[in-house]
Amino acid sequence: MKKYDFTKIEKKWQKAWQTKKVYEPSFVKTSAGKPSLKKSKKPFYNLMMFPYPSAEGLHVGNMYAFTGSDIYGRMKRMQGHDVFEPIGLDGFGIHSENYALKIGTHPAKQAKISEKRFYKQLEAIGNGFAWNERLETYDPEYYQWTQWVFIQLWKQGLVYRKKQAVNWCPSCKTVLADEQVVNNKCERCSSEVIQKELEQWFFKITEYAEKLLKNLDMIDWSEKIKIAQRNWIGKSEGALIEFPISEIRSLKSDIRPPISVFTTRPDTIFGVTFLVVSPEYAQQWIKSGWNPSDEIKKYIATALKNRNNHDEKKEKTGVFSGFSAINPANKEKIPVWISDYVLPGYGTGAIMAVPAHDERDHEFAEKFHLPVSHAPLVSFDEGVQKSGGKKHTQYRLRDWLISRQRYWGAPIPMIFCANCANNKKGEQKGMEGWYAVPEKNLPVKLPNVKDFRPQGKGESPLASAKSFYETKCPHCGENARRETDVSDTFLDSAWYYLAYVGKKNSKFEIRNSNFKHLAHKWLPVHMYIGGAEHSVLHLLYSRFVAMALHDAEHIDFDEPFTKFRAHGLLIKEGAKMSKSKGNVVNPDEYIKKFGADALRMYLMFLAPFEQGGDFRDAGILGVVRFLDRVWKLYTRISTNRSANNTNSIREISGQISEYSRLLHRTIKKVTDDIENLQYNTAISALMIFLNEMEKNKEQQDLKSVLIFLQLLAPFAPHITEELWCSLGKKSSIHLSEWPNYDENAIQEESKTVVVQVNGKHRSTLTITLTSSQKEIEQIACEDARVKSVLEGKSIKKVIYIPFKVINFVTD
RNA sequence: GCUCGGAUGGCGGAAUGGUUUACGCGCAACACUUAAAAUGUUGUGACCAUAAAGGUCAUGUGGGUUCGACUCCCACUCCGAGCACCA
Repeated sequence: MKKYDFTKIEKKWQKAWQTKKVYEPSFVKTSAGKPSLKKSKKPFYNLMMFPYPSAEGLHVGNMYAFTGSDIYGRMKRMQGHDVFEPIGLDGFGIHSENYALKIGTHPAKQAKISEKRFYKQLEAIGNGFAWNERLETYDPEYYQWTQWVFIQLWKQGLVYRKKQAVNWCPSCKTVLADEQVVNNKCERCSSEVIQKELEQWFFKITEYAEKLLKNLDMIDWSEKIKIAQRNWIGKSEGALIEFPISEIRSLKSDIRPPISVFTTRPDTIFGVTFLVVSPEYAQQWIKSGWNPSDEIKKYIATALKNRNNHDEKKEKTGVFSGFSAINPANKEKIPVWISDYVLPGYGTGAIMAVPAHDERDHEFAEKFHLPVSHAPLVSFDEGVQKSGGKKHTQYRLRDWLISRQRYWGAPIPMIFCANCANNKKGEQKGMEGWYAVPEKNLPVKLPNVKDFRPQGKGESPLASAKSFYETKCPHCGENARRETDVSDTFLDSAWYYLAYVGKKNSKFEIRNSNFKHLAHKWLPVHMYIGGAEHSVLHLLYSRFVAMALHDAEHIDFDEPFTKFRAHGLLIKEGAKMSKSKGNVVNPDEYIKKFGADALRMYLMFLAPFEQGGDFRDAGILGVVRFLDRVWKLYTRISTNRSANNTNSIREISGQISEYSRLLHRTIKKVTDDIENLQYNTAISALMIFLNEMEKNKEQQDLKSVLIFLQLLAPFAPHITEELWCSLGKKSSIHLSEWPNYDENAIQEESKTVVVQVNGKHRSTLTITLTSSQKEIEQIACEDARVKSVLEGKSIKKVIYIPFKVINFVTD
């Protein structure tokens, strides 16, 4: 008997699949011609979130996600779809750069090393990747399109520069988007984030807030991701109300506009007893000439400094501004306070305080002995009307801060011309002197600078590369300066699914008619699988960019991913995997020891895919044994193959054996479970069938073995291919037709009916489908156990659920 | 604090109104072996009991709906994830 040498078999098939282009989407349809996306008849874009090539190599968590996605794609392929399953590397960004810094290599050099390693590992897991279309975000061929996307947004007026307090990571020495700040810590390095006043590039994602929210109802996504996005967008319906300032005091008249507040409760307008402005708001007054007392100045300074100390629950602090405002609804004079419990950047940065109806206002009022008014509520509309306010919808979502003061990213393709700025010229209003790099001049290549370390002065290392930033103005031809910041790495990944479709001969094209034709055919993505950690990062940004490109008529859809499923988190022996704990599972090790098929199956068998799983070394033996038994199956079937060959399953004649019934049930179970990503129970069904095959050796025939192999193929692609081939099949099992089940063959001839007395299980009966309730009642009453329990009792009621349960209720 | 998950044998989990514990791990006994490993077979929720049966109790806790609840409803406890002074 041949030995199950998984290492040899897996390598052999991985190579053969590539040579024979088994996983190129149109392979099935075009017998002679070159595979191409164009020729496919039933496109199915099966996408998995591409990994960033970390230094540690492929994480088992990546493999978990990819295997789950691949299984789905493999079934779809066998069901006759042209499945496109591309892979690439999200290699730009702080993570890769920090690692290069740590080991003292240049990121570009390190990228090449990681790339090689990652592709080798990705090949070893046995996925049906379309290798020809792979991409790396740091490839200039790729990032010129990242820059192109930036320019398209710029052309639509969705890009602007603004000086404001932004999140700054002192360790990474760069700004961060709100979405990258977790518990006030840098998402990457966990350093405490501080606020810094800097001029930065922003994308107007807020302009799409309503659409981003509304479309969620139409897309088929994991509910928890939708909820996370809804919360992040944070829509509130309310009103803007203006409170005139009554006393002038030291506030100059030109900076004495009414204080505008946003409230969701205009119905409480008569209960307002004071106003509160944020320290940032008060700071603006000072900048415009207000000269308050030292106490106030001191409070503002401290509050701004401590803005991010979110430790423990803070007691409210604040200071009286010294002047008052008028409640427009009842003309009452109310004091204006300054407190950091009011946030800048949401609403107007000022609030009307209603201590009777708001806990936070109440706490503040109590602390500073301010009055609490129990004035009656009015209706929402009346409140708006009486206060002279206007209805307003407020979103929590803020614009996407896109610039980064780092080296390893796509340079922002913008040029600043001082001459044009002086002459008030430019491409966009309010952005005088700024020009997008002409599209024909893309890419703006990232120069190979020696010192790529972050500077920490709010500038990218590129600001020291004269040869990079010196350029001519595209408008007037004078000396001009390139933007030296690079874009957030989330821009690289916000459009990559387009790039796979637009790749041809190592170049990308997402603009011409050929691309449009392909995009129309292949997009939006049919199935997208990835981690829930990207709920409000990658997944929200990608949607925004798609909407913007759609509105610019570059693509004909505005939601990039029709269906999205978040997989669960893979943990190790009850704990999160982390480098510091030293419990990170290295897939290479397990593949070497048990084979990729075994590891794939084990990962999927752990628990429901969308729930996540707990990796325990001991458990893998179960699937290892299973695969060994599958291998032995072949030996058995091949030795008496000719004898068995004629003995096919009796599907047509009336008699259906239990064995064949189970086969059909297994086909149904596995098909349904894969469709619902319930891989653990699909595998269990396959195990049950194998157990049965071994018990019924005389019934086991070639046909049922082949069907079994087909059902197993998505999970264990190598061993099934090897056996399929050994059993005389010429073409790949992965291109074979997914088995169908016969609905009639699933029906049982007899059913098990549970007999209960007063809801307690007493006996079971095997009943033929022709039996009537009366007959069943009679048989049940004659059952010895039931009889003894019913002895001396009178039956009050009988509940019969056809072919499921019969329940006798007694007094 | 708010939102969303979750709690079932020694362990991962299965079952979504009708036989709780599928499948797998682990464990035990047996077979094979000089022996061990591997493999195979059988058993395996707890308690009581037995010659054989059998009985009672168990799905985080307490209550409810129902002939019948792991499943539906209410309250609570614990664990995990996300958001967090968003007016």
